[in-house]
Amino acid sequence: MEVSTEEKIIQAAEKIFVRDGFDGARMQDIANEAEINKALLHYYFRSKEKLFEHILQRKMKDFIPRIQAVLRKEMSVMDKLEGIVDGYLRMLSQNPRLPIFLLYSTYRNPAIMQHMPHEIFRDLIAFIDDAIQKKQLKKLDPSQFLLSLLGMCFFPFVAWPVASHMLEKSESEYVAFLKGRKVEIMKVIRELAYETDSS
Amino acid sequence: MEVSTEEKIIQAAEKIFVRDGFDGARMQDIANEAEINKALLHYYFRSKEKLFEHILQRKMKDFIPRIQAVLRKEMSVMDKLEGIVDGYLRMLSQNPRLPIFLLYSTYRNPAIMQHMPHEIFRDLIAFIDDAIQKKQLKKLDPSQFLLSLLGMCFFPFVAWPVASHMLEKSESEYVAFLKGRKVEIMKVIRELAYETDSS
DNA sequence: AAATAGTTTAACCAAATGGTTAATGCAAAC
DNA sequence: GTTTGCATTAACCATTTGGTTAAACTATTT
Repeated sequence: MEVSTEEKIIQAAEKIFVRDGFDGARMQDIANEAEINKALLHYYFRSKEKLFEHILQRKMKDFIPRIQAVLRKEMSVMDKLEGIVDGYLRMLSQNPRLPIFLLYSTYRNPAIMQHMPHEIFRDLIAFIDDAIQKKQLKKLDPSQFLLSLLGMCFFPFVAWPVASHMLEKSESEYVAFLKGRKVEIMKVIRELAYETDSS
Repeated sequence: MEVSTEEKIIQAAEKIFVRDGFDGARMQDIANEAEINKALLHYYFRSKEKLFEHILQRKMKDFIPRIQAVLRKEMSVMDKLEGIVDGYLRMLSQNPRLPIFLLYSTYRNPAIMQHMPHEIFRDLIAFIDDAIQKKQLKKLDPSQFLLSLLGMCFFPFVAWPVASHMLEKSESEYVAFLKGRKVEIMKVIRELAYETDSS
């Protein structure tokens, strides 16, 4: 299982950039992590900016979507919503630091969003809109509802250090707390449906 | 209206640190912003770390609380919840970049949370718990509900550049969108109450 | 007015950092 | 086996950056 130098660089850069951010990351640290000479970083990716942008695009692209699959399945509205929530929570549990990294990076340099496809949310909003039209969800603004949904999923991860401290939970307690997150989010969402869809 | 040098430094440091983060901020930029010599920064605050910590503590402390006031007032549960949501949304509208700065800073250095009082959420959770006991709110985990509430308020601000882009809204459209946020959050929260408390 | 003590500045410094370069290694092509 | 061209490295460079220092300024005290 030989790994190409380029791949080693990408792996290392992902780790260091996500951990330290663009300003905090050191090219030497990335080189060390990849176990290569620093000059190689510039050989494969011209500059720190270029390398960062590459990593950011990559991370951003496989972060947002992956829900489309759930939408296409033959399921009730509530099951689809549960699928979306579950999908996000799983991804977040595996990459707890990723969302704050992505969000902060776009704050520091909003221009990078320009290169991102901006239709990703359309399906999601169309699905919500459709559910409302069919009176399966109460009358809400679809975009607003989507942000509420995402906020409930993402916020406990984005605010990890603050939230765990304020809730007076240890690291492991907070992890356990997050495990119960799906059920609690779904309790809220079920209240927004016309029929209670109990299993 | 003479402003002390120390105050000028604090003002400038707040602006630069919130804009650029700890790693991105330059001491020279802060000095320029304060219109003073760079050495003065070290005269008043020993190091960049010290100055940063001072700013961070300050910002953090007047960010989280301010809700206690609402809790003490003689109001219905729903009105209190609306007061909390309204309080946060107002603050966020005036300081849209502050939450991502605070959250990211704690991620980069979780140790800074140790110096924060960690009882702030207690009143909030006690209030929610009480409302549930009195059957005014549906049966939910109070901590989980609090994070959902905060997530709905904070997330659209924390995720500003991503969200506005994904929702295909211009800057001004997104600002307008955020103005409608309170109503939408309250629609969700009202569904979590036993009696509909229409005015 | 001279001494004192706090404040402010210009000039300076050492370390760190992104980036370059010239030489070397190395495998495939000839 | 030697040439060719990419991959890799050690050494180096210019700039930036947080931080220091010694001198100058300012106002109050004596």
